[in-house]
Amino acid sequence: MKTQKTNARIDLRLSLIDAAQCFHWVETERGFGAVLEGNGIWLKPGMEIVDARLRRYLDLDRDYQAIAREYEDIPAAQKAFTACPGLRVLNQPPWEALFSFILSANNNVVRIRSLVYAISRAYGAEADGLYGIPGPEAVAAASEDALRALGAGYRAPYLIETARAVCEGFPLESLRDLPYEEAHARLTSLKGVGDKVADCVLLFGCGHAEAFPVDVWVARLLHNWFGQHGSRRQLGQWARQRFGAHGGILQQYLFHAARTGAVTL
DNA sequence: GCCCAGGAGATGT
DNA sequence: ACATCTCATGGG
Repeated sequence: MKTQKTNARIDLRLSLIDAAQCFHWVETERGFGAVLEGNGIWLKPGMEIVDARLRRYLDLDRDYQAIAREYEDIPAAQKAFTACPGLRVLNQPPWEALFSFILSANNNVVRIRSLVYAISRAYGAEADGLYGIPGPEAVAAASEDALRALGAGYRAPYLIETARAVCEGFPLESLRDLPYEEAHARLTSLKGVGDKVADCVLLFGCGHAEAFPVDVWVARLLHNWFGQHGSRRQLGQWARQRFGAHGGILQQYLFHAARTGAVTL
């Protein structure tokens, strides 16, 4: 059956937990859980996924083999695609990606995850034993001291100020319809959003597959595997030029392959 | 104690 | 446009 074959192509733990595209999914004996559009969702490996919105969230209807073929002349890319079967680049709500990656700045994955959980438990809506990421209204109404007390640190005022901008009409939902450069420029006008966070929001939350986030790992692998050097901004410009419309998807495979040591730096 | 973590803002040049 | 410093916080 067609759907079963398609479902076999996602690795839930890899895509929802280990890849660090999002920080709010949990894994328990019930499976992989998160709140999606107000509803608690529990997924188990191998289960048939027919809901159109969920299929889109999990990017199940994109042909990843075709994307791997676009980069068949790049040995490191082929190794990364081979090393990470079932890795999919999520299509998250833009606010959730923005919320998560503002908190990710100069932070580590374990702390980001516990921080997203703490703020969600305090300000988000509960559904089926899970806490959703609070909406911009709830975050805008929070106090800086309260978010600091939950561990947000110096990111607390950034998160609040950006939440207020979204409440006051920042066109978050229309970023996917803008050209990459313009959408990126809009995002970096927000507090707590630099080049890297903007690219994560565009890639994971706005359908901009050409966005190529450059963090410490990606800067390192661009140097070691592609002979590139320079500032993060220069590396990002080179990568977008070199890798094109699906560079961000390639980036996720390279990032995860480097971070796990599946492909040695 | 130091260094790092999926960086960004402010400042000075 | 580029370099440097500071910003919370927990873990190695």
